[in-house]
Amino acid sequence: MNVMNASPRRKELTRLAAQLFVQEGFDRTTVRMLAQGMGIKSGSLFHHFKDKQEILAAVIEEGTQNALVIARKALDECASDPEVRLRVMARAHLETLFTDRNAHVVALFEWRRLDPDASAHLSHLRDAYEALWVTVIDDALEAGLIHGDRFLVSRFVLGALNWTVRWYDPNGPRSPDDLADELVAMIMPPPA
Amino acid sequence: MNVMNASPRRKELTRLAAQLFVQEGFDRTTVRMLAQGMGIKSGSLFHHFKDKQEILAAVIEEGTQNALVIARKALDECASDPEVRLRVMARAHLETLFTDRNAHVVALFEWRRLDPDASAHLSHLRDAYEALWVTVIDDALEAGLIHGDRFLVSRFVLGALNWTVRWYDPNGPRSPDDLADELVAMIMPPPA
DNA sequence: AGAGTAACCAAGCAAGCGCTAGTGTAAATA
DNA sequence: TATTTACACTAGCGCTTGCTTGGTTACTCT
Repeated sequence: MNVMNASPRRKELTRLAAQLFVQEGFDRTTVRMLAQGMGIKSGSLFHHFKDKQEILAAVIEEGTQNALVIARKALDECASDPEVRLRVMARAHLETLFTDRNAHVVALFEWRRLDPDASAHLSHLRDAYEALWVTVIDDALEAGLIHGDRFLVSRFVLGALNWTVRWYDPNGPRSPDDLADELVAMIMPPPA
Repeated sequence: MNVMNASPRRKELTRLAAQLFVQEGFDRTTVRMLAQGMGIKSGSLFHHFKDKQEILAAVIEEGTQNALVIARKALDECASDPEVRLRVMARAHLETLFTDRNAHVVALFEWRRLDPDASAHLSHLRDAYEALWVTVIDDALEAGLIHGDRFLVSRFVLGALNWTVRWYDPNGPRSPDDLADELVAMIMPPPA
C-alpha cells in the first residue's frame, strides 16, 4: 500500500469517491463501483487505501480542512466590524459548502460511518472550525446585532446553513452569497 | 403476508425497526438484526413485511403522519395571532421531532433509500406538512413580525429546527418548547 | 544494464446479504 | 368439529460484499 501520504493519484481517487458517496451513500457504494469509476480493477484500490473506511476518512478530512482554511482566510482579510464578520463567515461557509460540495455532504451525512479512531482525529478539525463560528457569534451578540443564547444561536445558524445542501439549486437564480446575506438579514433587526 | 394493514404486531415491529435504523443506518441494519431485536427468526419477518424496503416505508410513514396530525391540531387549537401561530408551529415541530424521534431521524436521513413508488406516496404527506409552514410564515411576514423572502425564510427555519436532532440532548436543561421560543425570538426583532 | 518501486490485474475466498419454500401450531371462526 | 388465519420455525439458495494473494507492467534512478 501507499505509505499514507497524499500522492496525486490518491487525491484524484478521493475526489471521485466523494462524488460516488454523495450519489449512492457510503454503504451502498461498493469497492467495485469505486474502482470502475476510477478506471481500475477493484483489487487495485487497496494499493492506495488500506480499506474502504480509509477512503471515507480521506474524503471527510479534505473537506473539513478546506473549510477551516477558507474561513480563516476570509476572517483575516475582512474588517473587524462584527456585522461584516458575521456576513463574511456565513458567505465563507456556503462557499466551501458548494465549491467542495461532495466532500461536505459526505462529512455532514456519513460522519457516523467513521471508525472511532478516524472520528476522534477529525473531530478536532471540526471543533476548530466551529470555534471560529462561536467567536463571530459572540462578537455579534456583544455588539447588539443579534440576540439570544450564544450556544443556541450558533447551532441554529449552522443548522440553517448546513441544511441548504438539501434544497439549494446552484443553477437557480440565487447565488450562495445571496443566501448568506438573506440569512444574516433574517436574524438581524431590519436596518433603521 | 399480512394484508398490508396495520396490525398491532406490525406497529410494534415498526417502532423497533425505527430504533435500529437510527442506531445503525438503514443499509447496515440487516434483516437478521431486525429479527433478533424482535425476538423472532429472520424468515418470520417477511410474514409482516413484503421486504426490507417496506419496513423503511412503514417507519417513515408513521413519523410523517404524526407530524401532520400534531401540527394541524396545534394550529387549530391556538389563536389566530401570527406570532402565536409561529411559536406554536415551531413548538409542534420540535415536539414531534423528539417524542417520535427515531421515526423522524429516519425520515430525515434515510429518505433517499425509499424506492420511487414509496417516495412518491410519502412526498405528498411531507408536502402537506410543509404547506402548513408556508402559510404560517406568510402570515408572519405580512404582519411584519419577520422579514425576508418567504421561500428562504421557511427553508432556513426548517433547517435550523431539523438540525436540532444532531445536537439536542433531551436530558439537558432546556426543553423543546424552550428551543422553539429561542428560535422564534432569534428571527424576530426584540420586544419594543 | 540492473535494481527498485509505484501502479495495476486476474482470480477468488470467506462471510454476510435479502429473501424463499415448506412446515408446525395454537387460537379464532364457521 | 372442521377450516381458516396469524405467526413462527428450519433450512438454505443465489448473490454480493470487502478484501487478499501472487504476479505483471512501466517507469525512474543509479
